[in-house]
Amino acid sequence: MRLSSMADYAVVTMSAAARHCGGVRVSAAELATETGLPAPTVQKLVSLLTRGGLLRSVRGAGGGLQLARPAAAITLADIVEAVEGPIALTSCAPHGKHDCALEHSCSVRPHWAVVNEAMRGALAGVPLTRLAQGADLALKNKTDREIA
Amino acid sequence: MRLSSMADYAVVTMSAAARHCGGVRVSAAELATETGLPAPTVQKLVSLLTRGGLLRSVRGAGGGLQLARPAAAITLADIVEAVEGPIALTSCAPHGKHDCALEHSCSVRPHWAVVNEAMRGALAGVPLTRLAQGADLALKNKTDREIA
DNA sequence: CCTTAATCAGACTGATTCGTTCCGATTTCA
DNA sequence: TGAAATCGGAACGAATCAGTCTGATTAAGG
Repeated sequence: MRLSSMADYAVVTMSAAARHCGGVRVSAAELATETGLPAPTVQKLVSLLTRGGLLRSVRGAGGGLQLARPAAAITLADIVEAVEGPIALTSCAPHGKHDCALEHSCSVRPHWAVVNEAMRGALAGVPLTRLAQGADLALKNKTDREIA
Repeated sequence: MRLSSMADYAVVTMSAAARHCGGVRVSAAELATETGLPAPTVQKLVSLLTRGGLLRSVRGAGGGLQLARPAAAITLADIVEAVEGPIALTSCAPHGKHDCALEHSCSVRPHWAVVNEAMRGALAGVPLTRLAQGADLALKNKTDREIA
């Protein structure tokens, strides 16, 4: 019931990338210094996010990253799905895994789909623009003095 | 973003216990045979559920378990909270953990509270009565196997 | 056209948490 | 009083996750 640290960091990274909407290309190292996260971790995150279709990567010297879509079209659900796979509370829902010992007589399985949809809706209701807005407020008030 | 197996099994166990609403006392071993789960696992589950205040345990020979409250007053949120602790996607939300490297300049933290509340609402909207009802339907019809 | 340099992408290692199992303390019935 | 059956907590093993490293790819510069 608690998402992984990688997903949490991914949200922070995407929020930092959204701030560079004007700058066409942003390097992963730059995002690492801004967010304060370890550089290798950010590299792995941008790899997953690019593979998920949220970021567009430009390789080579002077390359970098940019949002594949407008920030308003990216939601929390997209980020979480890109890092942790499909949003499903149980592993039996997606394609009928037979790992469950209850097999066919599972009584609660029909209800998981409803809960999953409600949960995805809650995440999809928060666009990246709102998170970036919060970032601006935080940076405006606190004035980043501790990046270390 | 996917709850633990223990929480999943706890829901199944509670659903099975709700079916014995007429029977005052149900043993953990009986629940294990009904659900098909390992007996020690069910023992640990009932321990957690009793500690969480959802089940009332009666020790001694001929003892057993029974619901501490009516099935209508127990929701998915209660079960998940009893097994996995408070429902929070991030560990920083509840009481300001300082483990996060971002510390106080975290931009997305203010928004997690809203998402957490929405998620808890989605879980709280499913009472145990509906799950027990689904159990009856599943045993009676067993038609809908493919929901995805 | 070649070299250089900077970038992303995938594979490996270590650690933490989760799931499972076992044994002891407690309580009631015969 | 004896004994059986129950819950409760503690220990072991396995799996997943977080973090790190090295290699392949690409664009710019000489």
